[in-house]
Order: sequence, then structure tokens, then C-alpha cells
Amino acid sequence: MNKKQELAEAATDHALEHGLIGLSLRPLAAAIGTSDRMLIYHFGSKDELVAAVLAVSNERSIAIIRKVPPSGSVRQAVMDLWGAFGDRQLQRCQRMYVEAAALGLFGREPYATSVVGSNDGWMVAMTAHLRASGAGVTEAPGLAALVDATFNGLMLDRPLESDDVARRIVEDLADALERATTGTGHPGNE
Amino acid sequence: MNKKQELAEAATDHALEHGLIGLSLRPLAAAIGTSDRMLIYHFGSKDELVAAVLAVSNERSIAIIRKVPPSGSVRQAVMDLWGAFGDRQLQRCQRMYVEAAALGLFGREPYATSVVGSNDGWMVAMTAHLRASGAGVTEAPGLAALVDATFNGLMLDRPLESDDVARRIVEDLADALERATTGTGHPGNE
DNA sequence: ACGGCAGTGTAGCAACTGCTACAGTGGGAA
DNA sequence: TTCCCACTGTAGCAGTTGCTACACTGCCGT
Repeated sequence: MNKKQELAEAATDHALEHGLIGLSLRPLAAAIGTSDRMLIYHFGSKDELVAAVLAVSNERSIAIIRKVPPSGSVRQAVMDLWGAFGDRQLQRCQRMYVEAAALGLFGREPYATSVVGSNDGWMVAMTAHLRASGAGVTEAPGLAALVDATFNGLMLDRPLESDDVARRIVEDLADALERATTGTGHPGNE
Repeated sequence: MNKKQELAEAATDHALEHGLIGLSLRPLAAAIGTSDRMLIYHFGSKDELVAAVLAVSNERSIAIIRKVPPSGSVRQAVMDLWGAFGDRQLQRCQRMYVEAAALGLFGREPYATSVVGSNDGWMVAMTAHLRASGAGVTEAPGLAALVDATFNGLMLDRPLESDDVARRIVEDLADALERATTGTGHPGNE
């Protein structure tokens, strides 16, 4: 059991670096000092290996988000969450999540299922941070979904835009949300 | 030349339906009534075929966006653009774009290069619509990037959320941006 | 009539894929 | 000592991949 966990961690490190899409057993095994034979032995199939890798990556992502201390306002919460996205480890986890989500878009397994599971835990953590930073109970989930979607979208275009540009876009979003949530009433979903 | 164009269109149709990631020449060729031999003959390599497919898809996407008539306000512009995303053809084009972008995240060619090119034209079209709907010259590009990122992010989680949920999130964004752009001064990048 | 050239089918290559069969190791329990 | 079991290496299978060599068609200009 311990061995399996070690392999899962090592495989995750490798996948975070080299991507999930072209992942194949033999190169992966060689890189982490084992053999394809062993990976199949411990995980049963490549699909289960991939599911394990996605689970490990998701745990790491959530752990990083949970460490962000509560912010003083919704605006600051958005900026602080974005700051957390500056963490290279989190960036790689998100990058791989985007890969998995893209694969899941066409219903491929185990990606589609893993993505749903990962997203659940992730949204809980995002929502919790917004709540702790002053967002209302009813509005927090919607805000979290909006912020998450925007961050993921920016991740997709990250190679295109400098970090400065992305940061300014996030500032626009943060400002807009601050006005929306503190203004007279708040928008959308009551 | 004509034949090549026909093949590119047919290949695009097939890729929009079945995805770009697992795409391989023989099944694709069989589906569109030709042979792998012919695809290589006309395009030279699979990479060039893929580049052609992405270009065709991008042209279609932009054509759809350009048809959206100018909206009366920034809020309405965001909602109208989102409405355009309800178009199934556009949805599939965006879905494939997300696939290409995910592949490009790790620097894979020809995806990374194609994605940059596609994004340029796409952002021009998005910006143009926001401009025509009342957004200022300086703020329109930032708004377009923000809206685009959010839409793409929502696309990633589309299997997770009902269209109603996504729509409410977009409404939140539209309301927030409307307040931000018509309020006293406007946020971020002056 | 003839040469050339765009287009096409058939067969195949070398590399790679996930996975399996077989044959072992070593150590710890009885 | 004996047995068992977690673990491992070697070889290989059947299938798929992008791509190519070779041979052939038909049409079009001369």
C-alpha cells in the first residue's frame, strides 16, 4: 500500500511536469525509477493510475488554497486567491486540471469522472475562502464559480499574456465584484 | 487546391465532433471518405492538417461572433455574447479551442502556435463587439479578455453545471461589469 | 499519339501503445 | 525448514500510430 502511494506521488510529480495528455506508461515508469509492469501491478490499469494522479494533484491544490488567510474584503479575497495562483506548484496543478477537463469535455474516462470529483472539493475550498472574507452565504458559491472560471480561462491564455496583463484583468474583476457585492443590493442570483 | 480545402472542411467537422486529442489519420480519413494516404498527400503531415483544422474552426467562430448585432450596453453585450455561445456550432468550436489550448499549455506543436494565432483574431472580434456596444477604447480590450477568459472557464466546467447555473454566473459578471464601467471612474487599467 | 502530372490504392515499416504470461526473488510466519 | 506472498524482471502479444515506396489511373497540353 505504501509503495503504491509513493508511486502515485512520483507519477503525479512527473505528470505535473510533462503533461497528462501524452502520458504513457513506459517513459513515465523509467522517469520515476520503476517499470510499466510495476505500475500496472500496483494500479491495475492506466486509467486507475491517471485517476490516482488526478486525486493527488487535487489534494495538493486544495491544500494550497486552504492556507490562504482570510482577506479583508471580497476584492482582496479575489486578489489573494490570484496571488495563490502565482505559486508554481498550484500553477502546475491547475494546468494539469485544465488538461483533464479538456479530455473530459468529450466524455473520455477516467478524466470526465475525475474532473467532476476534483471540482467539487475545489469549489468548496474557494467558496470557504470567499465566505471567510466577507461574502454572503447565498452569493459566495456563485462568486466562487465566477472567479474559478475566470482563473481557469486566464490559465488557458497564460502563454499569450504577460502576468501583468493577467493581473490587471483580475483587478478589473475584483473591482467589479467588490462594487457589485457591496453596492445597493447585489446582482443576479438574489 | 480545392480538394485540399474540401478535406480541411470535412476534417474540421469530424474533429469538432470527436475531439482533437485522440485524432488519428486512419479513422478520420475513413469517416470523411478518403484515406490516410490522401491526407498526408494533401497536407504533408498530420501537424499541418491539424493547423488547417484549427484555422477553419477559428474562422467559423469569428464569423459567428461578428454576426451578433451591437448591444445597447456593456451588460447587454456580455449577455448577447453569452447568447452566441448557446449556438451549438460555436460551442463545438470553443470546445475544440479549449482542447488545443490545453495541448499548447505544454508547448506542443502545432497547437501552441495555432492557439496564439486563433486567439488574436478572436480577441479582435470580441473587442469590436464590446466597442460597438458602448465600451470605451481603453477599457474594451481588458473587458474582452476578462469576458473571454470567463466564458472559456465556464466551458471547461460545462459538464458540471447546468446551463442555468452558467447563465446566472454570466449575469453576475455582466452586472458587475456594467456597474464598474458606468460607475464613478472605472477600475484598473485606466 | 504521347508525355507529364495531379491524384489514388495497396502494402508495409518501424515505433509505440496498454497489458499479460511466465518465471522468478526475497523475507517473514508456521 | 517450509511455505506463502508481496514484489519484480524479461519477453512478448496484438493493436495502433504517422508516414513511405511502388505502382497505377485518368486527364490535359502538345
